[in-house]
Order: sequence, then C-alpha cells, then structure tokens
Amino acid sequence: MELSKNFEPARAEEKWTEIWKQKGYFSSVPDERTPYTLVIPPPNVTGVLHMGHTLNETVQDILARHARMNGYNVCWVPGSDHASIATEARVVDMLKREKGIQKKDLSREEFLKYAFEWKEKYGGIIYKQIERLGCSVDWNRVSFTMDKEYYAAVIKVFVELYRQGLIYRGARMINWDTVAKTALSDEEVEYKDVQGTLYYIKYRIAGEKDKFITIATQRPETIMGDVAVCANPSDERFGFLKNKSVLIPMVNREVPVIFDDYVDKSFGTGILKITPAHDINDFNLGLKYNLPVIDTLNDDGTLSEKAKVFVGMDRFEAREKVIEKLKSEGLLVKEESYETRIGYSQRTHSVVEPRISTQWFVKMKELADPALKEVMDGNIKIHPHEKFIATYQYWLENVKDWCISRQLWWGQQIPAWYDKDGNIYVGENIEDVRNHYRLEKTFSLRQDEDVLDTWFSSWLWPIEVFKGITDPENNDFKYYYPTTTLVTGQDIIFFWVARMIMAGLRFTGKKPFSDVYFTGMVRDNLGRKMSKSLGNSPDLLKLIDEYGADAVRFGIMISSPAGNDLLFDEASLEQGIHFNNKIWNALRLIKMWSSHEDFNKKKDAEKGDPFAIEWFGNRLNEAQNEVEKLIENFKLSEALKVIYSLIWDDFCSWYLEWIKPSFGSAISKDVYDETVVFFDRLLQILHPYMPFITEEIYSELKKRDSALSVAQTIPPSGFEKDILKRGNHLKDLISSIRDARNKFNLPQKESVQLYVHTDNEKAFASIGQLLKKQVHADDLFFNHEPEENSIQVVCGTEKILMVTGVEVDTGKQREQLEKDLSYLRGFLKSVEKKLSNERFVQNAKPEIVELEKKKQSDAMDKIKVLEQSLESLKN
RNA sequence: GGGAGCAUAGCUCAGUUGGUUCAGAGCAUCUGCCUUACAAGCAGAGGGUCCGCGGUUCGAACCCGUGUGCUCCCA
Repeated sequence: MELSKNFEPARAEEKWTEIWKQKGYFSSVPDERTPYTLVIPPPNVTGVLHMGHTLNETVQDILARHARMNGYNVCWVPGSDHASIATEARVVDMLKREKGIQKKDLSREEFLKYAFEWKEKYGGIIYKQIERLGCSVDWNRVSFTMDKEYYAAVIKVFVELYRQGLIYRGARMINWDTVAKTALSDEEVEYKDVQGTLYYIKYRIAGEKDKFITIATQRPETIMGDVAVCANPSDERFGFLKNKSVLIPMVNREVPVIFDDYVDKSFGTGILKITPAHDINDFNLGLKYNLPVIDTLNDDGTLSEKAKVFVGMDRFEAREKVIEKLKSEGLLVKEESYETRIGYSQRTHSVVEPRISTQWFVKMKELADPALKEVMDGNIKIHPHEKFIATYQYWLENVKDWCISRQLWWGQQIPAWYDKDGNIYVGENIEDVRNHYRLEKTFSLRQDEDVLDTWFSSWLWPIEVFKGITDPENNDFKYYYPTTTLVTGQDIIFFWVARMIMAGLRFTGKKPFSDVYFTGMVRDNLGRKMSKSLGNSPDLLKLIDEYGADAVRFGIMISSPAGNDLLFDEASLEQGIHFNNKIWNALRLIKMWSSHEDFNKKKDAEKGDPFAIEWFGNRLNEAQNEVEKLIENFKLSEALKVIYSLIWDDFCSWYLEWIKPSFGSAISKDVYDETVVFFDRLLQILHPYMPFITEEIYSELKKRDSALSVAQTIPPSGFEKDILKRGNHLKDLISSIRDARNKFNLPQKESVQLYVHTDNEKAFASIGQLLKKQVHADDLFFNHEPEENSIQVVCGTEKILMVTGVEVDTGKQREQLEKDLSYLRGFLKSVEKKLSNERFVQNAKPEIVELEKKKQSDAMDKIKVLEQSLESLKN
C-alpha cells in the first residue's frame, strides 16, 4: 500500500490504542523479572488533565516504556482520588441545579449515592485523556481512594494510629473554609499578598471621661470579640494604662489592659486588641493570660449572636457597616492602606478564617523523623536533589500536627463513636468498638459525622493500590512494593510525598519508592502560571486532535529541563509534527528503495559504501550510551535532544544521504538490511517518547510478530572513537566545501575537481568516495597544484583547491582567509602567552601544559596553510 | 521577616573536577536552493560585556564575597 506523504497521527493512535488494549500488553502479573513499579499520582476525580498532568503522565510513560523495553516487569497503576472538598462542592452544586435538591434535605446515604453516580459519570474523563496520550498503564489495576477496600484501609490506619496515641481529638485554632464549611489543614491554605486597610479606632478608657486610646486593626468586624487590649511592657507611652480597662466600641464591654513582650511597639499605634477566637496569636495570648474566648462568627462567615451587632451579616459586609458606625460615632481616627498577607482556601478560594474548633489531629513528630532520615540518608533519592532537599528538610523539621477531620460527607467517615457524655470510642466499626471497649449491645453510641482529609487516604496510595494495608501478605504487594519511581509536581511535596514516606515507613516498615522525580510547573509562553481564570491552559484532547499525541509528548518534553518550570508554547508542538514527518519520510525513502525493480538482484545493485555503515553503527552506539545515561539520571529532555539530533542529523542528513543510490540505481541488499536494523534501533530508542509513530513505522518497516511496545531494546555496544573522528573529518570537509560553494555562488549542480593538500592521504581511502559524492566532485587529486584558477578551502590543517569552470573572485576569497588568519594569530598569541608564563608551566598539570603545546603547534600549522593560500592568491 | 533557587545568543536552556578551538544546542532570524523521502524540506551563515563590582588563582561562565533583578517555599 502506498504510504501517505505525511504521518497521520489520528489513524495510528486509534489503531495502536486498540491493539495495545486487545493484547493486554501493559497489564502486569508478578513473574521472575525485576519489577518496575509506578503509581500514578491520583489526579482528582473532578478534574480534567491540565498541562501539568500531561507533563507528569508523559514522564511516567517514558520511564515505564523505557523500563519495559529493557527487561523489567513494568506495572503502572492508574487511579484517581476522591477529592473530598472539590467533589462534594460539585455534587452539591449539581443537585441544586439539576434536581433542585438541597444537601440538607438528604441523608448521608442518599447523598453518597448521588456522589458515586456523579463520579461514574464524570470521573472517566481523566482516564480517557490518559489513554489518548498513549500511557501504558495497567487498566486492570485502576484504583480509587473510595473503593471499598481502600476505604477499609484508611479506617484501619486511623484506628491503629489512634491506639498508638498518634491521633487525638482536641480544640485548636484551625483554618476554617467558610464556603465549604469545613476545617482545612495548614497546607490547604494559600497565602497571597494583598493591599489591606489598617483602621485606627478609639477605645474609651473605663472610668475616665473622654479619655481614649487608639488601636489599629485590619479586622474591625471582630471588635465585638475583643477580650483585652495589649501593649508592650517596655513601652512608656502606655504605662499609665496599668491596672486600667477599656470599653469596646459598639458593645461597650469592659476589658482589661494587659502587657506582653509579644506586641511590636512599631506596629500601628503600639497597642493591640486581643481577639482570641479569630487570630492565632491572640489565641495564644488568651491562653497565657486566661482570657475568655468570644466567637463572633458562624461557620458560614456571618456574624453570630455573640457579636450582638450586625448579627447574620457576612463578615465583609459587616466590616463596612462597622466602619460606618464607628465613623458616625466619631471613633474612627483614620484609615491607612498597607501590605498584608491573607490566607485563601486552596479549593474554594475563599478567605480562610482562623477559628477555634474541635477537630482530629495526627501527631506528626514521630512520623516525620524517620521520613526525614530516609531521605537525608539517601535511601530515597529526590531529583533534582539540590533544588528540593532543603525544602523537604525544613518542612519535616518544623512540621505541625495535621488536622485530618473535614466537615463533609464525601470521604471516609471518621471511625469514632461518642456516648451521651461525649466519651470517645475508636474502632474499625461499631462491633469492633463494642468488643474493644467491652460495651453492652444496648450501650448507645453515635458515630462522628465528619470525614477524613483526602490526603489521609492518598498517603497510603503506593501501599494500598496493591492491598498492602488490607492484605499485607498478598503476592502483588510483596512483588511490586516498594515502588520504583514516583513522578509528581513539586507543589505537593508536603501534601503527598512527605506523608507517603511517613506512611510507608510506619505501616510497612519500608520506603514507598526509591526515587522521586519532581517536574516543574507548566507556564504559558509569557511565564504565567496556567490557570482557569487566565484561560491560558489548553485543552489536552484538542491539542491531541490538532497535533497528535506524539507531537504533544515531544513538544512538552523537549522544552522541559529536569525540575525546571516549563514554558509551554505550541511552537514546540509544531516542532513535534515536523519531527514526525521527518521520520515518516525516512521510512518512505527506505521503502522506496526496496521497491526498486533491481532490488535483490545482487549484480546490478550499487555497492554501498562501507564507511557509511561503519560510521553510523558507531555513532548510534555512542548516542545510545549517552541516552541511557541521561535517562538513568532523569534527564529526559536532554535525552530527547540527543535522540532528535541522532535521527534528524546523523541518520537522515548524513547517513541516508551517504548510502542513497544514485538516480535510477538500486541499493545493495546488504546496505538495505543494515539500514533497516539501524532504523529499528532508532525506533526502539525513540519509542518511549513517541509511542504511536514508532509503532506504526516499526510495523511498516518489515513484517513482525508483535508490537514495538513489548519489544526489547538492543543494548548499545562500544564504539570506536577513531571511526567517529573520521566521520567528523568527512563532515567538516563536506561542510567547508559546501560553504565555499555558497559563498562563491557556485550552483550545487556544477561539478568540480578537488585538489586536496594533506599530510594524511591515507585517511581519504575510506572517505574519499563519499566526499566526492556529497560535494558533487568528479575528481580527487592529492598534493598536486591545479593548472586552472581555483577556489581555496581551508579545513583544519588541510587545504582544498576546488577547480570549476566559473570565474573566481579572489578578493572575496582573500578577505575570508585574512579573517581566519587574524583569528588564529590572536589565538596563538594567547596560547603562547600562557606557555611563556613560568608559573603556568610550573603549576599546571603536565597534561594541561602538553595540551597547550599541542594547541600552539596546531595553530601554527593552520596559520602556515592560510599564509600559503594567501600567498598563492597574490600570484 | 526567614530560607532556597536562578541570572549564559532574540527565546528556552546545556556547560561534569577551574584548563581540549569553551563560549555551545534547539527554536527563531538571514542567504541560496521547488535537488525524485521530506518546502512541515535541503545547504549554509550571522548572533553573546557568560547580570554588575571586587577577590582567590599561572588560569574563572565555573570557586569566594558583595550588589542588583527574577522565581519559589515558609511565617
């Protein structure tokens, strides 16, 4: 069948996706091979893959395919997490919009039923995208953090940690999301610099007429929760307030003046209002001075009864009203704009409210220490190391307890029960509780309403996708765990990576993975973070439709240096298309040769040049060795660059041109066969990066029994430097002569005679034929002067005189030679300066001095050649 | 406020232990070619104060100090 002129991605993608699936190439079962295990960082079920995921999955697929082709039993587990807050919000929203149902009108069970339905309906988009990208995941192993067994694992771990004293329940200052109406962990709060306003407000001093102090605050709506004002004891300005109290504006409650070093004398007026319910520092001061806590906010961010004024009003609206009121009472002194930082919920983007709340926490210290040690000792390697090790270390050394309860329904319900007095009973289920605590069947218990943080399930991911918690003795777990490499974004180093290491060490006694590879963030070509609000994040499926999956993978990898941010530009995808086309056309060329009528008739076939094959074989080994080394070090982008240049430059531009039979002739069968072997090896090397086109070409190149995806890469062997050197010599000669042709406007078709001046005539035995062919020369003479006018080409220490029928512009030629000469003379001078410096000769290593001497003599040789050339031009 | 990282060609980045013609690659640009695989191509070329300043050294893109700018993390 005639091959299309250009590669058609859509057809190949459809075809190979189907074949891979049908043959079950990527499903793994334990066998005698060494496992190579990857677990997908579960994208959350509500989402679609953004470019960050795309980079991530591509990297993993490259590692997976590469390992598979190198003898490993690769198991790549796909899956998704339940994304408690985000999903619950989506479901609530959907119920309201589509069915007119309020969450509060549903029972927990009814709500969960809807949530699972929603997940079935929309959770599949991610898997579709992973498939379209060509990811070689094991579809038999899809995991979800709310699967029945996974759920059980999370509960089991909770109970275990509770019984070991690592989980406790207590009232603490936590981060409250007023939209999702749930607690958040510290990591789920994102701080942003914003322009705030500082309000200067007068508080009346109790028992004195018309005497006030002025206090600066950015949160006037919390005034009603004030329980004290506080100044620094060393601040003389406020000494007179000792043992006095002040009246809170609007509510006129009398509160004491206290003194503490905590107060920064230079901030605001130097005296602060203390509101323990709504500020962590105030809370700590409150504990220290035994002050009451007055919580003036409801869980949805409106003012509570305790605020007494503006009850039921939203906190930000209330702020406006409070200011108005203070103004009207003459208590507002001034407003001042200033820089501040405000915390936002990572999920709902609402302003997070510090709030006292009774929640469940994990004690982190005991878990963090081994996790830190494991990485610091190098048992788990982080890539790129320098960039992230300090961050990892800092977080673990300063880790705070982890708030794991969420006031939601979508998630694992906390396995804790309360009796009527509020005593806590923890167990895997109510029977377990009754047994463990020896309670009567009739003893009344009520389960905690809340669910666990999604990350409290995700941290078990590498373990529980193989049922390592629920069934630790099973064969899969024993074979696949610990996993090999984790690929993820640097933004979840604490959320996930650090906690997975803790969980792995704690629950299995083993690290969860050996290597962690952090990808950078994907930005647009202006360097901006990709986000929905900017609308600069492209739709992956559309990109694949437009460019093809291979081009998308190529584009994202070629511009993705390890660990660095990636500036995503569709231009690089176009480069991917061009590359596709280049390889495709190499196939067309080779196939064309085999269809020549004289192909296989040995006597008529043109003899191939042995040097071309010898050279490319060596070059291929050299490059493949380099690629292997780079991939081993997670330098995937660099490896792709090497492959790109190997295929485009070395294979297509040089090798194929060198062996190309002259017009009308057939290629020799031997050369053809060698070439197919070379092409095969190139496809193997490229396959992990661009799986579809390589499969397609592999199957077109010759008849096969199975696909490239499961083929084993022919490992590189050694290479001879001397042959590579000869190849470079040849390439230099060809380029120099072509350059000269260009400069002298000598058409490519015009044939020439070459007079080579060299002291190494022998070298031309192997490369002479190719040289003639590539520069369209019909004669090659050595160390003879031509009779006719000639163009002089200097290449290294060799000089080539090119004789042509065309008039030669000697002025132009002289100009070029003089330019080269002056550069070389300058260079020689610098080398000689070095050599004449006694201290250099004394101190530098002998081999360095030798090198400088060689540079000197090389330069002198070249200068001599140039001088002779110039001399001959003058005649 | 504390910490980390980065600064090399128009853009994105390599540059290993300080020493090989070390100042590189890809993309972009420019010149010439519609040469029977590919114009999505071929053959060439130009392009840099290695962020500034100071130091160490026979020798610095590389090591040290300092300044400036950018990015990220933490409070």
